[in-house]
Amino acid sequence: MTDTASHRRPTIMEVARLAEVSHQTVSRYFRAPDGLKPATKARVQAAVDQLNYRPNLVARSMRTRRTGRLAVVVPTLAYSPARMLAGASAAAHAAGYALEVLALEGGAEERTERVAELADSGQVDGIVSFAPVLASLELQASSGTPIVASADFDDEMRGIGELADASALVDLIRGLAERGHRRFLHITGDLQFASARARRDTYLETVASLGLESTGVIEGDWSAESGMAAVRGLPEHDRATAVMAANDLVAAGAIRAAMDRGWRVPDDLSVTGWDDQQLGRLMSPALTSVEVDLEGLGSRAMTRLITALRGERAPTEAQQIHRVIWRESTGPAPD
Amino acid sequence: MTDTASHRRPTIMEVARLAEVSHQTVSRYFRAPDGLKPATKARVQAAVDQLNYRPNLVARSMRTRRTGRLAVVVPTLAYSPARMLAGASAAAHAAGYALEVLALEGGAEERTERVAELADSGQVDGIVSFAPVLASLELQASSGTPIVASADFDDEMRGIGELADASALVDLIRGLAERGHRRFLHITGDLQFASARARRDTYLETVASLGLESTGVIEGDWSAESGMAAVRGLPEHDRATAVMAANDLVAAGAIRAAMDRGWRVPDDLSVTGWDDQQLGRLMSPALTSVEVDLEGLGSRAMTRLITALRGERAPTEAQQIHRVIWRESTGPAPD
DNA sequence: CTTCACTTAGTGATCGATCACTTCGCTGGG
DNA sequence: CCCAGCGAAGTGATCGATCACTAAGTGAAG
Repeated sequence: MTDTASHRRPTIMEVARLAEVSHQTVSRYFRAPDGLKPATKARVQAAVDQLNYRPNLVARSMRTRRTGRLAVVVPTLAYSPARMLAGASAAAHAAGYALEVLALEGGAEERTERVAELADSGQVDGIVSFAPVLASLELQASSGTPIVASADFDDEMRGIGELADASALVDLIRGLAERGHRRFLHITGDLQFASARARRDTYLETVASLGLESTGVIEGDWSAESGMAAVRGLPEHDRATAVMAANDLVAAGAIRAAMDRGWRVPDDLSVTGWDDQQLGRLMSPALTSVEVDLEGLGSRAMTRLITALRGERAPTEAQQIHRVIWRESTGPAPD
Repeated sequence: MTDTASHRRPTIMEVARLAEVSHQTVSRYFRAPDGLKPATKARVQAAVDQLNYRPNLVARSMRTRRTGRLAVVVPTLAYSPARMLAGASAAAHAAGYALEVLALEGGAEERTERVAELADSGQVDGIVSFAPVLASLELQASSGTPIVASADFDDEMRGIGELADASALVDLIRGLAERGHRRFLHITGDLQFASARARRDTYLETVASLGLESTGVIEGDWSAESGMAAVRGLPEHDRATAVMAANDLVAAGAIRAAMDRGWRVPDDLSVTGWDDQQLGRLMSPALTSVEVDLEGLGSRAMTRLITALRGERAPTEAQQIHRVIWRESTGPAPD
């Protein structure tokens, strides 16, 4: 608290004056300290400590045209899976970047516009978008700022792209068929979402290709209520023996409604979810679900950006991000 | 794509040259367009459009010493409740700021150091920290950057401060007492967490002050397993009739274990959780829990920062952020 | 003793905007 | 007819760092 006089932060010039060196020497002290004579270094060191000087990163960015910061864009923080950000954050950190998370509300056009602004603002070196942006933007180096649009999410943070890969549904159906099930029912998520559509389509294709029977596809909206409504509307007899719900919440609603009707799960009806939420495994019956590797997803998107920044071209190897976890809500088909 | 020659972004000078005005006029065009003659404005407009010019925000920040960006610091993204960030984001957005979310790993000292760096870097105008930083830092205007440390979380993103307010536990116990319960049990969270300690302490005080009986406090770790273990270890007779778990996961584990022992919930045993997770209300029995207003928490912290930035002094009115939601896992005490 | 290479430190330009101040051009009153 | 008054636009300095060059010092080789 010796610097009562100046309220402002010290600059490189003031440090230089105090250390009796040139400002360039102070700059060198921070960027390549090994090039200084020990005696000079010590003088600068002392001055820096005395003034509690820290370089102004904005000024540095301006000169170097680099910021050391990356941005992640997510549609809205209300839905954003923290686990995915965690993966992205770790990858960025490992590469020496600070990570900025930006939540952009609004639709694809609006978001694209704001991502473009961010890219052109010079405030970040690169951007990963987990929200879809219009394709024209990606790789468009108008500003030179690389943008990796990991089109894994549509507007409401539901999966498209990698996340919309519904192939785990094939495993689910196959597994149920092995347990004797022949008649299936699918309760969808909100069909505005690519992932909901992908699951529905995969469901229909798989049931058909395995020679099984679909007793129907009921449109839901990701909510527990939609799952309950779907099961309440089922006929008492000649119904499906296995219900594939679009996510855990829908599945939980379906189970609840089934129990309300006096049906036992899984004895009378098998139910599957999707997302593998923590509480799902503790329900009675514990929920059979699909685990999603969100960390891996975030990490890979960030790695793609970083390799792009380095001018390398990354091999885009597909990876398994879904895994079926069988629990108590599925069992052998009733006779 | 007319500017094939220059790879770099256009500057204000190039726009000025094209529009045949001075660079200052272009600057005015962006900062106070009303002060320009319509004819001049149109010329600048045309030049800006043609070059697809956008101001370099780094350069602007450097001159104005303002960035229009705020930072939120969270301990690690793995735990961070998105809902709280959503509240903070909305408040910042409403005040015209862009929000940056920074996940800082490491303990309090390390984090304090990095927050200080961020504050001094000039890259943000203010910081809200949901991670505890050493108290010396808050309000310390070494760099003039206001820092609001919302000490609502300890290192692992569990509540302290506002969030650690465990008074909802009083409501829970009172409600159970009204339903005839006299003998209670508490399964704690990991006691390294301030919120876990607060709930334990509140539990003990309340039980005592209401003249009820605590049959014990079992140390857990927020996990379902710890809830299961606690209930497995209970005696068959003369046990508590109500179990207060530190969170929903522990409660779910406790219920599961109770059912394994043939105890009915809530007929033989009432169980309460905390957090009001989505799936909790769908379990059988649906979980009685405590809803936490994370959006409000985030929003208020951000509002505090913004009023600080404006040089005002905000009244710090306490607000209710917890609310008990009674569901099926609690009922009248058995005879 | 000179030369040369090499290390270390200094000088001034530069990044791209805004700010403070000056100048220009028009209008209307005395 | 002149000049004060005012709005619009221009000029040059500035923010705080780094970069490109230049200059000076050092030590070994010829």
